[in-house]
Amino acid sequence: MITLPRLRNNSEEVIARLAIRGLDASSMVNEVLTLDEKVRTLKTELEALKAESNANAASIGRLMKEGNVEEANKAKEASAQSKGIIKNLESELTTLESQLKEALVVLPNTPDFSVPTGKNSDDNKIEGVYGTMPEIPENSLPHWDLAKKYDLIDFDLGVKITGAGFPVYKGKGAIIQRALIQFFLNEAGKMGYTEIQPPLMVNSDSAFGTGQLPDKEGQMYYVGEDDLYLIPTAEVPVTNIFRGVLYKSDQFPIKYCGYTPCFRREAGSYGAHVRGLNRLHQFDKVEIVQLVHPDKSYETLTEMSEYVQSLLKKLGLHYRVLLLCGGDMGFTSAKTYDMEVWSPAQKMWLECSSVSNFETYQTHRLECRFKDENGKSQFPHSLNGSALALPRILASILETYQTPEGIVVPEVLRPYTGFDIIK
RNA sequence: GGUGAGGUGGGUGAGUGGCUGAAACCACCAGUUUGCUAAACUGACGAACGGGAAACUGUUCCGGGGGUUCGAAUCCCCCCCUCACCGCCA
Repeated sequence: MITLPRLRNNSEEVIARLAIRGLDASSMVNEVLTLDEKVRTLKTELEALKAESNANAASIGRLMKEGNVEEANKAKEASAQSKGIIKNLESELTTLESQLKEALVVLPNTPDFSVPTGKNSDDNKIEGVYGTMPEIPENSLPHWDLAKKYDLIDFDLGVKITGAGFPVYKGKGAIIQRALIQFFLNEAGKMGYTEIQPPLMVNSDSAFGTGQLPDKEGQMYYVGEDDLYLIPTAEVPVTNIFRGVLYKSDQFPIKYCGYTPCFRREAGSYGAHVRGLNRLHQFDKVEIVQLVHPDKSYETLTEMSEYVQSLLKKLGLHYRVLLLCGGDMGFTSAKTYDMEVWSPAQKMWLECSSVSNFETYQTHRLECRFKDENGKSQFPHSLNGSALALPRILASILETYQTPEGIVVPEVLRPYTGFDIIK
């Protein structure tokens, strides 16, 4: 959530930044400011009344103690009168405050000024293309055919057991999944990330804290009986570790990583572009999360983006880095880099990581603060990134490393797989 | 699912209607002393929101919501959560 003091003091800047998303927020911002003004006026009025009534109640106590019952009873009558007025003002205030919150919560995060203006993915900026375009033979197969040929993934079986988008990994297919997870976790560990195994279901407070609610309600699987959501990413449970905590500035940076399955309803996506491993309802991902001092967050964003790229390099995959334009960024992000891996058989780029700086947007919702050097409490900045999402990486590996003899396992994975070729 | 106990400040924990935003202890912070460290002593020490140029000041908060009362951490009702034991169980 955007903080109120910021909206009061820098509303022009907030509007200018939101314009980067292609959003004209001026009327939304004005609504917030109008409501805020009303809330404050009413609050002042109400508090004065309450102060008076509190003082009165205290004096009744004194009079009773002194045995001055007559005076006390007079004061009681006066008190009873103001009670009704206070009650009315209070309910008015509650209404205004919830209106204010509703108006505030629908404002997305403000993009950093370095984010390109734009409406959709066409306006993203290509920051760089790395590795070499793999040359694969004419008769090369897309990953879903390779998965079938070598019996690595059974999509039909997943349909039988659960439904479309829930593949079954088998044999070496399962092992290479496990190898990737372990490789990613070990690499993150080397970089100082503490490994977390979080719950795979979260309550609505957590879903709100990271911004999945109310924005992406329909994208999460919901267990109504217990009022819990299946996590769409480890970001949700891991970032919620910070919820309601007051840190000290010398504790930063806090670095967590975690592997989890992720569950996404992906309502409304059908067709060829969701074929094979391209888009699933359940998939595996290793996530990295950091909580840092506000002065450091953009430095950290670069560091995290470079770390994610180092994984792609070690796997020997061809990839590119995009700086997302305002319109293509997530609701809660201030700046996002996407990494896309090349799928040589499909001849298309597949998003496999998204690294974002949320600035104070999440920490404000999470009520996560820290005491700065002057003892003032401030919101730290939170960041996260996929490092990495498995399915599209696997798709790219299968297609990139296919040979007439079989699929060659990238060298860095061999210690984890125990085999170097899939035949 | 059953029974019982309990949810108070960073932590432990006292507090059954006004003198309690809250004892005491611990931790943290500042200072004094000591050659350093440790120890001892002294002091400060919850948060959010509002008013004020500031000094300062007001309101709210003792799991959440509602009620009783002039006045609630304290009494009543509902809900949530935690713990223990039992039941079931990977």
